[in-house]
Amino acid sequence: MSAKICMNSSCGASASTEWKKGWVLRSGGYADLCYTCGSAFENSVYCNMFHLEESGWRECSSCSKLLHCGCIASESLVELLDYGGIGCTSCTRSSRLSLNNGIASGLGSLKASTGEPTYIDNLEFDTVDGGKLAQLCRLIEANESILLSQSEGTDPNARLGQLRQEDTTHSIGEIGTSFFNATHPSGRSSTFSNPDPGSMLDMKDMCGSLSQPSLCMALGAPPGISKFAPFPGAVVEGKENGQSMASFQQGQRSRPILPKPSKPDVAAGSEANKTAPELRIARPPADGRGKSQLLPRYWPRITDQELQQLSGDLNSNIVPLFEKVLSASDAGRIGRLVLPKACAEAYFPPISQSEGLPLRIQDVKGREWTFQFRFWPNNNSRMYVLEGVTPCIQSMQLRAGDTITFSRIDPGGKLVIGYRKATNNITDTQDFQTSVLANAAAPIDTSFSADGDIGWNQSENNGGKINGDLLPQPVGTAEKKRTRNIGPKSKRLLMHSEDALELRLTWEEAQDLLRPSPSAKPSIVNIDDHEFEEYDEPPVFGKRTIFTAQPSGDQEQWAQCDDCSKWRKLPLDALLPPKWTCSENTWDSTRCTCSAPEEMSPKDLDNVLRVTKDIKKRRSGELQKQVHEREPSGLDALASAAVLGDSISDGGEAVGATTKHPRHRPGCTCIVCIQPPSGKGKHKSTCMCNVCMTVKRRFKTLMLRKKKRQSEREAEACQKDKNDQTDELETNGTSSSPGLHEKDLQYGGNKNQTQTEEAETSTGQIDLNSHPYREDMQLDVPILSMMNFVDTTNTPLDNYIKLNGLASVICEQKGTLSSCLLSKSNGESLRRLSDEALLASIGWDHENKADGRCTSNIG
DNA sequence: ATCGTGCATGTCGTC
DNA sequence: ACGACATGCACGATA
Repeated sequence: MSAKICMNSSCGASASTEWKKGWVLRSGGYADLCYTCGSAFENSVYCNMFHLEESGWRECSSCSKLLHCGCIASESLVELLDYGGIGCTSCTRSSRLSLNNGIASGLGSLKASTGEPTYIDNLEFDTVDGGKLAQLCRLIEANESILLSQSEGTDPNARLGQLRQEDTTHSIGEIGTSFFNATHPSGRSSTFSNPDPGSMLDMKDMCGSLSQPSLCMALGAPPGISKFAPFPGAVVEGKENGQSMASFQQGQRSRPILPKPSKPDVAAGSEANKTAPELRIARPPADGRGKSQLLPRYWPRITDQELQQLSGDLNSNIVPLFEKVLSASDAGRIGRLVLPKACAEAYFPPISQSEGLPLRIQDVKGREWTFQFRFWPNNNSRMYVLEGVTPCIQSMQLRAGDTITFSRIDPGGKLVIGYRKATNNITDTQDFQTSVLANAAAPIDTSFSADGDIGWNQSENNGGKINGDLLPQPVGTAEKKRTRNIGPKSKRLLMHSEDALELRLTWEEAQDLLRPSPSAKPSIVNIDDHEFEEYDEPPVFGKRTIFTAQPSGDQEQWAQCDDCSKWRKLPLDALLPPKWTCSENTWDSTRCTCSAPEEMSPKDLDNVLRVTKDIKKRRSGELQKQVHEREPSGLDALASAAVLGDSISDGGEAVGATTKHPRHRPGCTCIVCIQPPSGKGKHKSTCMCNVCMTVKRRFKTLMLRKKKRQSEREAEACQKDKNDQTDELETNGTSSSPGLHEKDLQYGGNKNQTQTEEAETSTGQIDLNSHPYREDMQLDVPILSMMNFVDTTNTPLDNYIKLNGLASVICEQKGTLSSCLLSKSNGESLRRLSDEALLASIGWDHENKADGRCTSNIG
């Protein structure tokens, strides 16, 4: 035996490795085509699943019938088996039925359904030991947990329901091996004739297929037989041998799809069964011939109500197949809708050529759209697309985030294409409209032409149209909020500003939940005599609580137990971990268990929650307002906002912020230039993140400190001035003499400072190149006074330096001196303090502030 | 220059 | 690690 290699040299796929994905049967008959590229294989020799006869016919390894794909009259129709093989429909069906019946009845009464011995019968009672069977049961239960719940009550032997679902995933390989070992000796079905070691995975798939028919029956059952139960299963099981089974004769795919329900889906389904029939639940899709499992995110989420309405009004059966949330690409101009691979292979006609098949759509208005269903080779796989969908999507006014749904009506195998507009609330009744997707003009394989699965008789009577009256009009819903129920892979979808705002609020709320990491020990940093806590480790999220105010004015804090959802009162200063339960309520021993009643009455609780919601709404409104206002961006905006706030608080005029930093040079490493903390753009002035809040807080503190110091010095200067005047009057009485008196210098410095800060406040200008601590140095070091003196007396500086032995001081302060001279010459303030640089140095360069260095522009 | 087509690639979810 | 898929991009066709 030799492996078949794809003749397409650029593909080179091996039949042996590609087999499990399923080869494509050429529509005309017999040849195997490369799954990846659709080219013919070079040799037709090797197959580990069945014999390929020289004539091109295949022989069922179970019953030895000659098989082909069913496109022409045949001895027996062929089915592509879900675990990667081929068999005639009769024997594969019987084996599937046996399995299915056994499973659906909890493996307790296997003979009842078929009336004849089955492999499962043998397997269960003769071959397989209890342990293996239990494992099999667990495995199957993963897909059948809900279905089986109904049989649990009536069948005391039903073991599946007693098994925990979390046990279902382990030992799959073992189960598969055991299962095949057990079944293969019987040699009675091609389904189990494969000793291929790779069948372990196949076994898992098979279990999915085993469970599927029950679902199909449920969906296809006539109205009134609980066909709308999310996971009906056993209730309609009895029909499998009758009419419904007949429906599988042609339409049934060998690889029905039933993915493992994701947790939310399962939960939703369970919940729907109990209390919320209108809940939008994910329905395991109808039968299909997928090569892999259909992910729950593609499960149709039509509500019972909608389905009932549709089916009831139309007196038809609708088989929801799958749905997809439109991506930006899907809804874009290109007009290509990327189809989930599994869905395309399960429910759309098989295509072997990349060109694919044309599909015609008829919408509710009677218009017909033509899609091209095709694929591209992609990473040794395929990527399925529907081309030419733009007109259809536009006519339905769909946008990224909306959901497009595919269903099928029977008989006739017509496809139904519908959509839902994305809305705010996932539980809202969403717009739902369905149009009929007529079968393709091109010949469709048995999955579509099948008359068997489920009937939708009235649709045929209606000529494939749906009565528009029963469906809400989607027009005008474009303005609705979107993206709330966007699927898990929606991160690239367009986001509207409202949604961004919502996220923003969420982010702000998240700030409230931030707590220091439990293991983190803060280091105390002293800035301007103020202590700040610095953490090396990032903060963690705590549990969200709400605060209420009593009429007496007392505040209370409430938190909800993660287990029982009851609200418990907490001390005001309590900080809870992200997960918190009643048992951790150390403050109230009477309510430290979930069984303890809630302290708040339901009415009060409702009021409190409503008020909380209102507050959030108001915050949302306010923020939205701010969003509409022109905002400076970046940390400069933040700093400007801080300055602005300062100015406002001083009664000064608000100064518009600049988004540029004209004083920055290329290569500047100041915080403004190098730091977008989020990595994605600069923070806005309204940003409430920890970083910005810290910066703002520190800035405010420093500004207050600065003002306080300033007023103190002014007062001191005034006092000294008075004293000087008094002294001078007492001595010579010549107060105007420009001598070298130190007090004069000091006075001059302070005066300059005052002018500087006035200018600062009035203009909002900030010198980003200034040393944040320069202010203090300028205030305290005589050099500034000296400069004032130099300016005042016109005495050569060098002379003065030599005279006073201040060379060393000059060296150290040379930069400042130059700056002073320059500023003086411009008639501007000497010491225009850079508020931003100040922020930067104190807020962002903690490691440097101790020694007074600044990463900004000093140096 | 624009558009359409086909493929490549990066991201992300799942196994 | 692998596969699915969203999207970017090159290239040819067409206006």
